[in-house]
Amino acid sequence: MQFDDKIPIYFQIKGYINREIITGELRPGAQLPPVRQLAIDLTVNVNTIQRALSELTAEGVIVTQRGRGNFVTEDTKILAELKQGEVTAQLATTYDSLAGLGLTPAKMVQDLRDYIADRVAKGKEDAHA
Amino acid sequence: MQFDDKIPIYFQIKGYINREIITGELRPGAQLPPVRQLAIDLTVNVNTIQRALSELTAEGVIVTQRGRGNFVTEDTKILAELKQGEVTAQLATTYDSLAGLGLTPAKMVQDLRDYIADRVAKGKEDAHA
Amino acid sequence: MQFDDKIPIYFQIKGYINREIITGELRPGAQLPPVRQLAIDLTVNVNTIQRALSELTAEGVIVTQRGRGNFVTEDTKILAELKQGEVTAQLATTYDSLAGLGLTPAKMVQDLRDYIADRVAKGKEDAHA
Amino acid sequence: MQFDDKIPIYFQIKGYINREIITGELRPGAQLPPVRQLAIDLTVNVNTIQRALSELTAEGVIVTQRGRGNFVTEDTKILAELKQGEVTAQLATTYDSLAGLGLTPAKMVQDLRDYIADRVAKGKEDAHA
DNA sequence: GTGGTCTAGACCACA
DNA sequence: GTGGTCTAGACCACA
Repeated sequence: MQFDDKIPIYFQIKGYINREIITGELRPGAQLPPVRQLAIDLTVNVNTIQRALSELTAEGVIVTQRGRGNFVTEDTKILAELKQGEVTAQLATTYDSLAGLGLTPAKMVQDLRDYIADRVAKGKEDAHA
Repeated sequence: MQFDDKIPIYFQIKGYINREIITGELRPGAQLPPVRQLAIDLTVNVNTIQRALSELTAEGVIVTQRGRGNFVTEDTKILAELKQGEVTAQLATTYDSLAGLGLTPAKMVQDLRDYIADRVAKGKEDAHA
Repeated sequence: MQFDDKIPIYFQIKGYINREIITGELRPGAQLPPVRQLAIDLTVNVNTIQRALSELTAEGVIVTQRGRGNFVTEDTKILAELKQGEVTAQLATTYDSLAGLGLTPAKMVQDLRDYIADRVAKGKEDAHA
Repeated sequence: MQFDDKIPIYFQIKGYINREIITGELRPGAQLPPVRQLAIDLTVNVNTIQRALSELTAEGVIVTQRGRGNFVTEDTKILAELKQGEVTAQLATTYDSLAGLGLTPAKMVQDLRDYIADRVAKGKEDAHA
């Protein structure tokens, strides 16, 4: 994994694990690799992994069973909030960017619709090809 | 200006000038600063500025009048395409990101509407405060 | 400061700072000693102080101004909750203990009243002496 | 049994036996296990058991019948005082703690009432679940 | 085996 | 100056 050296590594690891969970690669209740294994895989120190996991535990996203390992929570409410949080963060970036280009909110929605229509049309062409 | 060292500097300068034009800080027909001045302001080599400008000229975004300087085009069609290109690039990023989170196109539009509604509501509160 | 080696030191430090705040020795907005000074005063490692402070920051009890120091929050709601949390924790211990001795809830309240009456009476005697 | 090494073991054994009596696990008139058995069960020296029992005998809580063994007293007054002593000790701790948090006596009683109300409400929910 | 805590010390970012 | 992050490594607790 590549780390952006302007953002704390533990923070990027949190995001990485969150994405794994949201995209379903780590399913609810699934066991995470041992911290020492994650440290090797991501080539960071065990303490850095621990920091990421301890914050995720505090947020309720993962649950630790001492002596057994770390597991993705099965609390659907937390998992739904996790996903919605990522969606909202992306939309905030989009909104700021488009507002910076001078678009009104109504225009943003319209342009997104148009973009999707184009892309879907193109996707179907590709599929037919 | 800060440059991201993973992307060619001339390319970033193109983006910078494009944004100045799209946001209206450089209006149609406006004269750009002399290349030597731009080089000093952005702390890059004159050749790097020249490369950015030559591509923008090739795209019709700026027009060079030999001996007089560089000017933003007054061709509204080109300017409109320039802006739409930036918008589309942003929407592509947004779409990929949200699709990666498992959202359907319809959900993307709905969530964007909701996000805007929330944000506008919040903005009004702030304005009243 | 004496630490109970059955409870994480960083956790005990959190409690210590919380008590300083609740009892008013650290007032809202007050600056905490630098982390390195706290580490010396409490004879623990700087990282251990950092862990306590980072959790307190996450809880909103203290606010960090990067490069300037750590300060007690001025958010009265958080401070009120902090105090109520300590009170509730003490009452939970009391309840469990008295319930274990076979007291009914009504009896607990009555005995507390009686105890306070006795103690206040005694305090007044002491004051008169 | 776990012993706190900051408090004399015989003293902790006294407390242990007192609690057994107060909670009714050792009823009035009941025979205690032989001292040698207690020594084995608690993994302490027989002399330590003897010291605890001799103090309890001096306090009238247990009665020794030479050649037959040790028995919990049937004197209800002593047993009532024993229990009340434990209750008072707990209330003293509670009072000191809450007074240290700045609560007035009236507030202590009110908060205890509130805490009990909450806890009873929660307990009923749990029972229904 | 698993995770949790702590230390010592380096180096960075902000003011 | 101030706090923040990370590493290397020791040692503990739980199962």
